[in-house]
Formats: sequence, structure tokens, C-alpha cells
Amino acid sequence: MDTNQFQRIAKALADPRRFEIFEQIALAGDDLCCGAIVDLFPVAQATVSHHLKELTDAGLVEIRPEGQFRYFRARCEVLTQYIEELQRRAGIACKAASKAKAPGKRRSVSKQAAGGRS
Amino acid sequence: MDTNQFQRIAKALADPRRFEIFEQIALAGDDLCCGAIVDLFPVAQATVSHHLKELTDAGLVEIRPEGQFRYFRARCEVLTQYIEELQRRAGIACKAASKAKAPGKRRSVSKQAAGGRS
DNA sequence: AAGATATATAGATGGATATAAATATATTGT
DNA sequence: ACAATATATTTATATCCATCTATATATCTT
Repeated sequence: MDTNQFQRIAKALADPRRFEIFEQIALAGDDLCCGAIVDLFPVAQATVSHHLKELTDAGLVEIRPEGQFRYFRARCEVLTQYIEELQRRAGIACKAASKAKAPGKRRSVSKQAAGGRS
Repeated sequence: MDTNQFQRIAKALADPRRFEIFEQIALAGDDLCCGAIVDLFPVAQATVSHHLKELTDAGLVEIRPEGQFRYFRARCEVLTQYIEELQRRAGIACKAASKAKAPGKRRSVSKQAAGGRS
């Protein structure tokens, strides 16, 4: 999974409302259309539509148009991929950390004088 | 894991810079102090300090003060707990979805006329 | 105690974004 | 074709937040 999608998913999941919407979609299978979701939350239809777009752009949700309705379905595999990527990135780091427990090589820094960054 | 921490972690991970900082902390074991992190990124010290606070508040990082320094360590268990909670919430939903594949109970909605929500 | 260094906090600012109202687009039914 | 319904988009607004500068606090060194 590329960094771009990784971050888009992270951001999509970070908003509580949007995550709840995703949860509801996942719970409902492919049975929820936009209007049904609007009924579940105290927000305007435009807001739900916006969140659905974010979720879709992140790849977490896919759309099945059916007449004038658009039914949403959670792409659980994509969430799984995200979790795996998260585990991979942080997991590698954490593993490396527990390995490097050996010598006392404290990195104490002084640079401030040099003014390195702009 | 309570919803509060769940969302705080999600938000902490959602900012790319902050996630990178977490990665670096995890990679370094408990060897990184604030100044060392500042050296790794083109942002001001105050910004790093802010991100460290967010990560700490989310429980993803813990502090070991040592003299004038404060060394940061990644709490990988907490990240693991978050991942498990994410899997639990979405996983349950996704599982339920694949189970409920049975009858054609489309929820098509009409409510608009009633003007239910505020 | 005084200066230097490390980190945190306060305040300000620009940019992102969640939300809403209004409008546009598409589809269905008559 | 027209009215009604469903969803998306546009535009505006208010809030949040990443970032900065400046300052405060704490610790170390001499």
C-alpha cells in the first residue's frame, strides 16, 4: 500500500462521525444508501455525501448504483490492508526497538547553536 | 479500549508528520529526546513538542525524564491495542455484513417528507 | 548565582475541513 | 414533459489544527 492511500485512510478513519458512518455501512452489508445513512446521523445530507466521498476516495467504501439510489458497501479487505500496513510500519519499528536494547548510546544533541533548519 | 482513547489515537496517527515522529521514536528505542527529534524534521522545536504531547496524550508514547532531557519511548502495546480495537469494531461489522447476505431487504428510505432530524 | 541548554507553553496565523444552505444533476413516476 | 425524489456539487462559514515566534520553566555547568 502506497503512502498516499495509507494517509488518506488514516485521515478518513480519524474523524469520529466518518468512522461511525463507515461502521454502519459495514454493519449493513450493501444495503445502505445515502438517504438511509442521513437518517442515522444528525447531520445534513450534504455532509453525509461529503463523508461518503472521502471514504470512497480512500478506497474504504465502494458504490453500487441502483436506479436513483447509490448503495454503499464497506471494502473490508482495504481496511485489512491498512491494518497490515500499519502493523508493518510500526511493527518493524517496534521490533527494531526491542532488538537495539544493547549499548548505552544516548543521543543528547547540541545543534541549537548551528541553526540548521530554516 | 474506550472510545475516547480510540479516537485520540486515530487522530494522532492521522497526521503524517506525527506518524513519522512516532515511527522514529519506535525505531530508536528509548534513545530519542525532543532535540534529537527536532533534528530529524524540518519543523520548529515547539512543533515537535506539540506532536510529542499529542502522542503522549494518546498513550502512544511515554516519557522518561533524565536530567534536562526527556527521552521518548513508543508504547507499542498501545498501538497493538488500537489495532485490535480497530479490527474489533470494523471486523465485527464486516463479519456481520458477510453473514447477513440472505434476504433482499433493501432499505430505500422515504423520510424526507417527515423532516425528522433537526 | 549566572549563563547555557532543553523542553514546554502561550499566542498568533494560515490552511484544512466538518458542516450547512442552496443549487445542480439524475432518476422515477405520472 | 413535469413533478417528485435521491444524490452530488457549489459556496460559505466556523472550527480545528499544524506551525511559527516568543517566552517561560527547568536543568546543567561553571
